[in-house]
Amino acid sequence: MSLKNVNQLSPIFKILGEPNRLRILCSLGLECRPVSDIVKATGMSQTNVSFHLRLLREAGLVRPERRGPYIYYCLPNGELLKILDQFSKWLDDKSYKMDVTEN
Amino acid sequence: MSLKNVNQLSPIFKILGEPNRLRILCSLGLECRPVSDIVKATGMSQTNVSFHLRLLREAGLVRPERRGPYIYYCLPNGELLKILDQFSKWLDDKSYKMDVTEN
DNA sequence: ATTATATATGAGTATACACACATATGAGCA
DNA sequence: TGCTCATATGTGTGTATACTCATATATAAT
Repeated sequence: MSLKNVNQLSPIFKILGEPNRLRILCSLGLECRPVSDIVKATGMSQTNVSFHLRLLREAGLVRPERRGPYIYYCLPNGELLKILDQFSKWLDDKSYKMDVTEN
Repeated sequence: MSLKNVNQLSPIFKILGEPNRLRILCSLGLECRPVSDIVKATGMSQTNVSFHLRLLREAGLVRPERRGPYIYYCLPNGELLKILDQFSKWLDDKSYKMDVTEN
């Protein structure tokens, strides 16, 4: 873990650190969905979804694709979901261990 | 990836999204180090290091351990570093692919 | 061309957050 | 006890950021 990695990773983590953005990613899963679907799925305002989609897009975490009047968004590949899942498992495991020890 | 995971993951990502915090974690690596070492290694002010250490501590990403006048900080285990490394590799791979395609 | 629908963008605002400065706590030693 | 060193905490401040409202753009249909 060098400085290069820090500069590479921290902007991505900053993006993922916003709950609504993470929810958007989760609502996509492996499918491509139009913005209106995301709005419905998350209950966020259309404006706010668009706002966060832009950041996700600029970070390369999501890819837009025009289909007629709709713009479908998708994850570039399934790897991110796998990594998130692994992270989540690590957290479960960690908190389990933390209960046993102290802090 | 459910809502539970989002609520669990996003605070952690928020913590990791701050470059200085990530640098602190990297400067620790697998070793335990006193705060003064971290200050030297990162070039940050003592106050600022303490500020970020508190957040890392409260998030369970770092564990304090008093040794005489010093307080040593360590990662709870090596897993986090592995995951960060994997994340970093994924990013390298992704940006490589993105150059080949478009966006 | 006009209208409707889908999405994006700009401006304004309130809140969160990183940081610095000053000071407090707590351990070890004279 | 008093002093020094290591670390933590409280307060203030500037800046970033999430959100809303109003409006712009782009596509499709009549």
